[in-house]
Amino acid sequence: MSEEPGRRRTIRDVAKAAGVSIATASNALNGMGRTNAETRERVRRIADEIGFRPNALARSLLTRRSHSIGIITNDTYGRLTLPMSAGVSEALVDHGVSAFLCATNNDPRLAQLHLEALLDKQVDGIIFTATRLDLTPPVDLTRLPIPVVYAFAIGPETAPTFIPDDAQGARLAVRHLQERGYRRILHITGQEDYLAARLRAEAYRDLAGEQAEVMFGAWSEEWGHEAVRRLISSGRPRPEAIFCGSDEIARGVIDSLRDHGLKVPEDVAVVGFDNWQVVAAQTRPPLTTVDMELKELGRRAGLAMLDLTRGLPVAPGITRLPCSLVTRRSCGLA
Amino acid sequence: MSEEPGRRRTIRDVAKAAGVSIATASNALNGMGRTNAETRERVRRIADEIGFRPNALARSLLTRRSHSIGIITNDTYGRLTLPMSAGVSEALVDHGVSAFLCATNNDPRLAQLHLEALLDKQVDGIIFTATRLDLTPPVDLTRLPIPVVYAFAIGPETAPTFIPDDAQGARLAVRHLQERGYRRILHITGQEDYLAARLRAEAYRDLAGEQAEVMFGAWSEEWGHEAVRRLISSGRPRPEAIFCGSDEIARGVIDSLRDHGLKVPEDVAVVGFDNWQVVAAQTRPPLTTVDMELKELGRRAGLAMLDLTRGLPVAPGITRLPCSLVTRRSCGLA
DNA sequence: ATCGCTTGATAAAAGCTTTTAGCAAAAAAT
DNA sequence: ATTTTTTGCTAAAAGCTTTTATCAAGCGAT
Repeated sequence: MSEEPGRRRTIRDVAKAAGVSIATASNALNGMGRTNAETRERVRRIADEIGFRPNALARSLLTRRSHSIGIITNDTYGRLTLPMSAGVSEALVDHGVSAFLCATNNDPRLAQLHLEALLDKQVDGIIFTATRLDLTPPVDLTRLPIPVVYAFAIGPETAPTFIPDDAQGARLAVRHLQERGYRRILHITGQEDYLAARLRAEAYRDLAGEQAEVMFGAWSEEWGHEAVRRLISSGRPRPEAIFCGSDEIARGVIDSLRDHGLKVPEDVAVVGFDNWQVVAAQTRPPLTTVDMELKELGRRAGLAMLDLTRGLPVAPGITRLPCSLVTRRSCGLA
Repeated sequence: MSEEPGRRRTIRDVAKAAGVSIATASNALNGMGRTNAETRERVRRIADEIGFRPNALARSLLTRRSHSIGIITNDTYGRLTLPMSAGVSEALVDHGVSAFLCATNNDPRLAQLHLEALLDKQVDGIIFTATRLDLTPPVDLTRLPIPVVYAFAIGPETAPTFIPDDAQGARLAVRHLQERGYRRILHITGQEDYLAARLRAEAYRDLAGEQAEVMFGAWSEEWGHEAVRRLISSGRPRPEAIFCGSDEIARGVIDSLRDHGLKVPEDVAVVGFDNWQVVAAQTRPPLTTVDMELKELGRRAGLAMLDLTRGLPVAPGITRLPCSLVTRRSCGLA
């Protein structure tokens, strides 16, 4: 009864088993053309029985849509990329679209290699993702015959770009502190040449008023220690709260405050940025922090890509997606 | 001169421009059949000039090799998966093979969806990856018509499986401590129902002798604190060194030791496991720890997959890849 | 002059699907 | 009873490449 069990069933097999032509089989399965309801059912039942699944390669060759896209990232570490990729996949998988993940490590040769492989495979589009907003792709993506979407990276003005709303996130943090009565708020953050650092600092300055003070440094725990050390030794009046540019910095700050005999949040409240679980949940006390909603960001980028590949219009330029605040105990929540 | 600039050049275009048949063009480009050296050069030059790149879909349809594989992971967080994926890609990209990344979040429905999409796209193989060794895939991978390789997850005996050599890694850590003169060594690790925890503990017991003592708990910083607290309050003689089952635990241990007025490494030396940069480099003092070489592990899995898709023999069963020790200051290195 | 061999090239098939154009029969309209 | 429309189905083309089988021409050997 069964022939070579290794071979995948093709539409020919379905057609033969149903006693119809290939065209009819195809029509019946796809609901196209004019097909007798009875025939349609029979074909579908048989296709199901013999386990027929259409060969996506053959289909793509004809329809010019491969139902696959490429994600190019400079990240090999994963903290940002994987949640975003998961979001992208989530948006796409229900439409049968899969994503190639290309980790370039920011190496132009590698990036070029990946890009060529993607184009050869006729991907429907490319999503570029980075570990910092103001990073240019290691390979030119502006002259491609397919749409390009930027996620957590700023592309050319004509390309749809999705980034977290850093300013809004910063305001969320500062307002939260202010609403709880903290007045003199300090901002300790990372390198000033990072766009995200500048955006957050600016938003902070707008709300913190006269006493605003920003300490730029590194994106590390160590900088958190160092900043607190400087603060204490400066002899200036102690701030009531500190808004940190990352959870790592916040962790350094909290640890250092404790070392100096200051209690969080009783003496100084602290807010972080990233909601990086392993860090935020393990500080003592656990850290109130801003979540950039990376998975949702990836999902939005995925949906935009979906529209683009269908020829639907997608707004070009930057879309800033709202951050959320995750409250834990470092600002005095019960 | 140029026709519709949007269209990708096909081999027809090459053939026409070179004044030869499609078959000759193909032969010339692939170095097959009998071709005049002169013709071959001309065809190649022209193909280069008009920017011809073969359509991988069409080629795959015929050759039955799609030059793409799927990576199925349960991780949406990335710490383990992304380094491994990067390793896989690295092994494959030079051979024109790309990898679909499917984050299943351990959800069977999602996994099934991803798997079907992969099979429809005729991937040449699948690599299954998990966040813990003893995790079974959320979807049956044993009856697939394509090879399956397991990386950081234990598959059926017939499948090539690559995992870190946890026992060897643990021995590396314990020996390092012993060589530096530390005798009474304690082991604080994660949940006992994790295979990795048991393997490491067993290797530790073999070397630590009479005084071996294992404290199983959670894979968290908090457990590190708790364990030290118990240790101190038990009033037993203090160990000279502590070998921790993860960097997070080590971090908790180090912080807690400091809180109790004990200096690392002067009073107690500490070794971690994972070499998770953000944690290990930021402990005070920086942490000596075992690196599982995840990228290399991914690379090996990728190479195995490459061989399998070429029909070359690949040893089935478990291959344990060596861990390395990264020495920092928590064991008294200058 | 005929035969056999080598060389260089080509037509056509195959891989699997979707879609267009068209055909025959049944149904409806004149 | 004849013409038109509708219905249900099919042959064939198209998408792009690789490969098999074939062909024509050139050349040395008989």
